[in-house]
Amino acid sequence: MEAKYNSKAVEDKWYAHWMEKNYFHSEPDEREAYSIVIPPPNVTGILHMGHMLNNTIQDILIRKARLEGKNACWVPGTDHASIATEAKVVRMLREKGIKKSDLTREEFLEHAFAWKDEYGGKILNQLKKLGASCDWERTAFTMDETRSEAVIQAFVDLYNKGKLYRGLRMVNWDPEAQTVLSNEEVLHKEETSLLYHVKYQIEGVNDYLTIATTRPETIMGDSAVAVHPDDPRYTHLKGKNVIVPMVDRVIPIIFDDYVDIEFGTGALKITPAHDINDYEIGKRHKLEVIDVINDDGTISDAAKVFVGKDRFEARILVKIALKESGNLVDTENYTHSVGRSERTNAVVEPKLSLQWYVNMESLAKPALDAVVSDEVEFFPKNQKNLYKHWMENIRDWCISRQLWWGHRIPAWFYNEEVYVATTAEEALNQAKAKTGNTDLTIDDLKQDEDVLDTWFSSWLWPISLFDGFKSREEIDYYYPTSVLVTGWDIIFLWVARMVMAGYEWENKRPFNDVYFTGMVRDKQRRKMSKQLGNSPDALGLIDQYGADGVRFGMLSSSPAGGDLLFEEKLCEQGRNFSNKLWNALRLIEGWEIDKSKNSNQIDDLASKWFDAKFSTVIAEIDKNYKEYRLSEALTTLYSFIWNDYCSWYLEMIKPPYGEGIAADTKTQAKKFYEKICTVLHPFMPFITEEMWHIIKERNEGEDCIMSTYPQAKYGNSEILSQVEQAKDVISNIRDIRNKNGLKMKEELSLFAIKSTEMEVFVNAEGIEAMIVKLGVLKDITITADDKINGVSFISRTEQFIVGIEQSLDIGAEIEEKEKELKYQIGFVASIGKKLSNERFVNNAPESVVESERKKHSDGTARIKILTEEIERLKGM
RNA sequence: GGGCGAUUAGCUCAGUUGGUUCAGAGCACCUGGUUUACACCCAGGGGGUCAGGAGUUCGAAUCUCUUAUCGCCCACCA
Repeated sequence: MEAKYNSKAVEDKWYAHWMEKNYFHSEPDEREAYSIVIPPPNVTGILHMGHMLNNTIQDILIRKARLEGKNACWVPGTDHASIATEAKVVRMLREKGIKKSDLTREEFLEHAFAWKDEYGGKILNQLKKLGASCDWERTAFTMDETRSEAVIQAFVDLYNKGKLYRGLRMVNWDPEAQTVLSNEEVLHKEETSLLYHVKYQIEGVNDYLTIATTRPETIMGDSAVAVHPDDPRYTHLKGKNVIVPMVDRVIPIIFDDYVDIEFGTGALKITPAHDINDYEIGKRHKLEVIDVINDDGTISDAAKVFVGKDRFEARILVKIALKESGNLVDTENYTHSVGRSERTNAVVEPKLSLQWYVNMESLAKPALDAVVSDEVEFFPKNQKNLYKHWMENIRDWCISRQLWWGHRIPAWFYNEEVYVATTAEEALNQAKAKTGNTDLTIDDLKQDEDVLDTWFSSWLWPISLFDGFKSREEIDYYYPTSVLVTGWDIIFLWVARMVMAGYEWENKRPFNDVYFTGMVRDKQRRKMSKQLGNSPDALGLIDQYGADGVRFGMLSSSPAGGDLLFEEKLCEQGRNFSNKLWNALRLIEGWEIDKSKNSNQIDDLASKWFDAKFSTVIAEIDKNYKEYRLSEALTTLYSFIWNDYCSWYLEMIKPPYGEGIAADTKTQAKKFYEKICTVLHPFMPFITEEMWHIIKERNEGEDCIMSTYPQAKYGNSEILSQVEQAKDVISNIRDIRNKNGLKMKEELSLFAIKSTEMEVFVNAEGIEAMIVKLGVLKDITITADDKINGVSFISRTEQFIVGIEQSLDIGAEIEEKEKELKYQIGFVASIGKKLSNERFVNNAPESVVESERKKHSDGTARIKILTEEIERLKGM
């Protein structure tokens, strides 16, 4: 075996082996199902740290379930990511000199599919490097046939139930992608821009009314100027008009209590086409809607001036024009919230538009109840509030998008009538029935040009992956899925909607639990991004530290819901751990068996102790799993393996230099290690598989990935307690050596001060030998003689003295013991006070009182020992 | 503007229904150690008025109130 573990040499080998054995594939059977659906990454995406974290967690859970003998099924797939992918394709085409507007829908889609075929799904292959044990035979795509059918079915079903409608409303328009966006796709951020004070001449009077606006380029679309009805400054303007600068249009002054008297001059320009509030006011006052901005963000013909200029260029041009005409009073810096498109970062334009909406209110009710009652349980819990708040204030979901890459809306128009159906033929039949015209052909119908919001396919994911709209077999077995692992940032976009879809179509929750991961950030808490260059190359990390090392790094510091501040150092720790594991294996494997030997007292004691300890650790890890405290489970395991197994157990049973080991002892050590491999496997699948194969005396065809996860059982608490004290004694001896500059190899004598407890402890099977071995002692003498030249220490309530040759610094020793004594006296006094307090004794649980009594008597015993020890030292 | 959450060692975080006069890890730091698995290591060590204040309680990092700082979400203020 190599001295250093080489991850590169083994990882690909085992992944291929698992694939070959088809371990990841699952079909319904009589076992309990454990299913997870992957949050589908963008089809053109590449693996980044967020994916690594998220998918490592899913893999851990699925592997654990598999080891427990469940039917584990993790379904992978990708999302067509309508707007994001279309934007990428458009950019790619532009670089080739092709404009989207020059292409037909069919031509564009051809390009898009070609792009998808070339770049799509790369990310899934990258997940394999990470060790993801997905059922690749089930790999799905949100636009594949089954998923597309589900989308159409869902749309038609909602329409037939009256939960879907077309409406003319103010929407969020992305002028760059030239599509409408849902509220959830608009990100609001504080930005500083200018607030322009512009004066409008009052018609027929040589006087002006000054308004404040952040959007002077919409002045051409003004339909009125509004003031508050109770504003004394403007009561005289009732019935008057003002003249819009630049275009000289006459518009009324209206009175509406929406206006805030305090703000600016108390006068507000009303542009119903470009502001949601202005639109509402416009409706109340029956104002004209003048749309001065085109879909691409340029100024429209209706504006009459600056036609064709981009809206931001126009803003500057308007400013200049207003300045020249003397209408610009002044400008000031102004910080306000600006909405930008999540995907293109373009400033969103409010726009009046006819779109398809899902009526959410009826869908929200069961979905809200499910989470409030923990039928769908959130980890961590605090995300419930966020969810609840959103659900209680839910608004209708705009689902149509003016894009080509996506599911085309199954709605056909004929004579102003809309026919919603799963196929054009059905729509035609509907149209024939409705109009009575049996001569209609498909060509007479015109299908809606728009596609559906990406999330309209995503919200069906847990259902559509198991073909819930067509076949019952799989969905009845795998649904509800066991857990969803995703980031909290898409709780509304995705999680909430999946819950709604689950109840709408399956009448059941889509998943039992939701584990929200945090965001992966860098050490300065910045989001990982390409621009900042702070996003490590995921595959490079795997190459450098091994997939196991990286998985360790991702997990060792990522509590559910909390952000993960990623540093490479974490992966380094993972790699070091791999190395530690590897070397422990080398040690065991390297032991020569000495046939003349049987396991000795220490070996037997060590085995019993370690077995007991293992049980408590498994129980603890199980508990951590149940609460999705994976990071803690891993930390527990790490420290158990490193400290208890390597530093203590192996040292206990290690044969003296040059000697062989008893066959039983070696076998036992290997059995423990084999079990460790299984328990650690979900976290570090590759190295555990490799080591398991080296150490396990196995039947042909067995693998760690399919081994049996151990059950927690009760450990022998007496042995546990004895060995823990022995460890304490050994640590004390080492400490004294260290402080007194004694060599580690030098054998010392240990004196144990005679008492009944001491005799029981030291004479317990194997204890003395163990202390002698690990403490590197000549011997242990139980004695009543207290005139020994040495340094004393107390373990629990027993006193020991480490005999040393050189003379002691008695003054320093006394000082230390006195300090310790003072502390113990205070300690005992404080507990004594507590115990003499009736309210404590009466109110505190019996177990607490009992443990306080024990502490009190132990403390008293230590005081006695210390007092005598100080006397003894003084007498030396 | 409304809501939620955080504040514990130099750094990142645990601390699970309130129960020690040792508040735990990892990293970092300090001391000593290497022919006998591992320097990607071993044996030890220092370091914290649990953000400040007040309260409830026999007992508070943990519960309540308050102040401060930070973070996040939601919302149509020009």
